[in-house]
Amino acid sequence: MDDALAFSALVLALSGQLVQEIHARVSQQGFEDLRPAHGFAFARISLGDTTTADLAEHLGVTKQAAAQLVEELVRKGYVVRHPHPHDARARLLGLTEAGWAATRAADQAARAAVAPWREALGEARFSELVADLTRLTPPGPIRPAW
Amino acid sequence: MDDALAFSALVLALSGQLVQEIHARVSQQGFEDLRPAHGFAFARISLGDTTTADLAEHLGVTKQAAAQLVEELVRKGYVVRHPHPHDARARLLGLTEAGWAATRAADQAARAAVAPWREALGEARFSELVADLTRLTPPGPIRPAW
DNA sequence: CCTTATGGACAAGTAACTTGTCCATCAAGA
DNA sequence: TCTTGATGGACAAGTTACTTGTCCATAAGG
Repeated sequence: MDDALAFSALVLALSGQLVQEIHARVSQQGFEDLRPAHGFAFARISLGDTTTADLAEHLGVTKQAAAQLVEELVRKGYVVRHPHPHDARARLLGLTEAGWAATRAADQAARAAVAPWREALGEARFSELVADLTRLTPPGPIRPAW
Repeated sequence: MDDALAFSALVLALSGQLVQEIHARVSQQGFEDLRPAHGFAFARISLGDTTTADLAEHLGVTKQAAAQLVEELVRKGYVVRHPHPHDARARLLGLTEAGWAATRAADQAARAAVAPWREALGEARFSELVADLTRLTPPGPIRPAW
């Protein structure tokens, strides 16, 4: 039928609203100088062993763009650059305490934003949905929708 | 549990991929000078009775941004501005034949992009999912995710 | 070694918005 | 009917989050 366009538009609207809601909650917790993309940078950096080039690939942007983003996060006190133990060119990225605090705030915000879905669908169907999403959505960069 | 962040990231990744796939198919049909946002402008204009200010609200941007988008679409031959019958300030927007052709191409592309979901979930569960999305996603502007 | 690839810095350009300002026209009340 | 405030739209300039282009120091493989 013609659910196709509706489905696309709804998924797009949903993702926009999730991002916006998470961002709003994080801002409200005092992190007003962070944008949504920063959250996904934190997610990658918090895994450890991350260089600027790794981050660029993860976000699906050029390494110059990632370098600018890192520079901004360093300037704002969320990220630090360490020398790489085995590569004098590279620098390993790490989160400061402020960076970890922002990451925790984003986690909490995401849980709150998704809560209506858990409740409306029930735990079982929600898990099923997450499983379907995992199965049907090929891994790719985490970026603005277009 | 901690599906929350995964769910958000997956929805975001999915919407990005849907948009990108639809855009790729539309481009391949010869509409290389169109961007994803244009499709949602066409969707609104094709309803009829649309001014630039209406379009701005629908897309969630300033009317200046909408005016620039309309100017571009007029220049490329997809949209025409008609005088408004009852308001000498306003202009009604309409699609040219090229505009309608692009709209049809986008519809078809959306169906193709969503097809894997229909098949994987089955018609019944897919409809259920669309219903859930419709119910749980408050209406809002159709825009890039952030 | 010598060649090629890679992480990163520096500089400039660009696309898609924004804010700010202005004007013509409309709608509604005194 | 006049006047006052809101609205559709145009014009101009500023901003942001990227991009492309270039370069250097270091690394890795023959």
